[in-house]
Amino acid sequence: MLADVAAAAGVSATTASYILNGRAAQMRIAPETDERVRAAAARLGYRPNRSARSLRTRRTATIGLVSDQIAGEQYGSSMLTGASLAARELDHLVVMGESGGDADLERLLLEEMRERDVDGIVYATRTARTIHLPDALRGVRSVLLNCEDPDERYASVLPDDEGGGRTAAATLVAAGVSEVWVVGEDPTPEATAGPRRMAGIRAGLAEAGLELAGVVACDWSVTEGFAATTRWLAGGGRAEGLVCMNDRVAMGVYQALAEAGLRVPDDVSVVSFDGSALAGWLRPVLSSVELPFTELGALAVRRLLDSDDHGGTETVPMVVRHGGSVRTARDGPA
Amino acid sequence: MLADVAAAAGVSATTASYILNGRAAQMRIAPETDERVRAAAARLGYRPNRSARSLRTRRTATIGLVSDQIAGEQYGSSMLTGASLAARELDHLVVMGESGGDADLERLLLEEMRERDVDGIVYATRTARTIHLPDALRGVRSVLLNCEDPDERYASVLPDDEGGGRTAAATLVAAGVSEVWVVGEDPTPEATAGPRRMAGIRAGLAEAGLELAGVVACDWSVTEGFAATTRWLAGGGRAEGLVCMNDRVAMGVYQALAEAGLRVPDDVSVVSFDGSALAGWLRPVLSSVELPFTELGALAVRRLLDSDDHGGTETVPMVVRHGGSVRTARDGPA
DNA sequence: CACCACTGCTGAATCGAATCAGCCGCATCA
DNA sequence: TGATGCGGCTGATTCGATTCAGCAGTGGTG
Repeated sequence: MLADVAAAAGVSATTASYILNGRAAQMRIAPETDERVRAAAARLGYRPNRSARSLRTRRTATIGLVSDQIAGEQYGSSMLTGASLAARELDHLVVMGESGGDADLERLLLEEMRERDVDGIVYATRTARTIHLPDALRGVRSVLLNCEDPDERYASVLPDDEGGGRTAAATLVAAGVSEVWVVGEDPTPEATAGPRRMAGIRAGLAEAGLELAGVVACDWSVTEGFAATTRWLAGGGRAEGLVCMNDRVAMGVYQALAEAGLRVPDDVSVVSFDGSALAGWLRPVLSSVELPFTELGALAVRRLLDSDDHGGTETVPMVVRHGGSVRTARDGPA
Repeated sequence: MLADVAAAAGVSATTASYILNGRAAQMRIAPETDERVRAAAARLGYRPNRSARSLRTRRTATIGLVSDQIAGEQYGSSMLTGASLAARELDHLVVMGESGGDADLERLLLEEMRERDVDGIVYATRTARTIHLPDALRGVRSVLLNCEDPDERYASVLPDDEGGGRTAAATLVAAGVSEVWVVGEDPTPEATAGPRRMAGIRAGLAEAGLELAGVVACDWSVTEGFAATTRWLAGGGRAEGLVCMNDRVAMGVYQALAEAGLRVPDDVSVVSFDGSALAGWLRPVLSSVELPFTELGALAVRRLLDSDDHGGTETVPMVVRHGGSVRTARDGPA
């Protein structure tokens, strides 16, 4: 208790409080007294009671993070790691809640967090998409993570999917690939990653004077990627380079190509999005444009706790992690 | 504020408090008054201030979860989902912290949680193993998740790796496989999963009058699984059935078998541990003994909040998820 | 009629910090 | 010499709940 420290140092609790909160100078405390109090605090292992402090200050040094299901997700959960570490650096802790997409549970979680007077809430979604801001979030300082509300001017943190698309295209172009197909179509209407990546891919190709040769539509899963690619190949489909909408699709594509006797990268160059661990497990290692999940989570928290931040969408660049799935330029057709 | 509710209902804050805390009967409050107060609370949308409550009661309806890196982990992060949902069911919230294996950061996180008066702490590790209980955990109600301290009688929740080993063996035995090799050796001395699975496998085989034919040693990764299996095959290694220590090893094994022209399950039956999403992505789908991560997380929280729980290790069964990687019995050699 | 038990409720203290307003003593200045 | 200012500190209040101890009023009892 603060009172114990004060007693041990022979001062009032008021003085001890000022000193331990770094307001000694402002309060004209004698350096000698300052030191005496700090020494007492250290000796007694003083740790302020956060509940008491929060009751007065209305601040808890705790932030909330609510998501549909980023914890259970394969590797989007690194957003949690990033958020947790960034929070720690700014002397905060994270209370998390996962709604599983249940709107009632979500509201409940948000309310529980408000009751606990969290200093802010990060509202995250597993897949990048547009959302309708939950009412329970109104009036609370918050940052949207991996999602945005087009109707509101909320602070929002997203991966730069369009830039990622350009990078993917540029990676193939640099290898001398001139005929590029995309595998994977956006599965859900509100998801933003697909359209943005597509736009980036087209733009990247256009810069090289190329056009997208075609699209193999499928959901973003291994099985769908495999099935769609198999059908496409069976129908005579061929391409020098494939851009897969994520690593799982790419895995399905690998399987389909292998069954058709086509080799990566000799016959087909493959680039993908995600940069997940899976990319590193494939043979050859998949070149993939990485979703910077850890950084996204960290940035969301930093913006949340930065009182100078006044909203708007901020994107984090997506960088390609090179594997061996894209032929090197000199392997190209002469 | 409680005072507002009390005023609106024309009673004292004391009375309102008793009623809203369900102690009306005990305090002999008139049913009519009870109703009036509840109505007022509902009308005003009363939400108690948790900090104020915690200051008095020393309870926060919040638990801590500290881990080395379960959030960033591929699918161990479902422990978080399980913990979060179980906590919610028991009217608690979870504050999480990830130390990344840094002992100083871990201590800091544990102390921050104590300062916040959490009602208990779940201490989790990414991989099942024995640990030395952190000092900062002493004196705090806690449950170890996916780890245990052999020197202490702490409450601990673990997957039943030995049972899982038996199940893996039984799965192959049931398919008529009689020559079984294991791929993957325990990478680290303190990890418990490996030895326990091995013991289970041997026991399961013994029940069928069989012995383990051999072990292909390697770290638990795709690349190591591939490399070791490739070397083994090149050296003339053959087996009817392989038990892989996890799904990543199995993926490497698949790759090695494919390159050697061996087919799963026609030439080799494969069983694995983890039951991760990866198992479902492989072709054929990998039969894998599932690590019940969600249930482990939930159980840890339930035990933490169950004041009748007095410690000891509790294991959760591992169930096999059947894919197509084990030949069916009638395919067996006549 | 005094005493008691019981019903139904409330006043005041408490949890541990933060913080406003102000006090005391000494030096300075007119 | 008295007013003023400043350095250095503290008393008392506050945050919003929980909870102990106890107080009116009523009806029953001997």
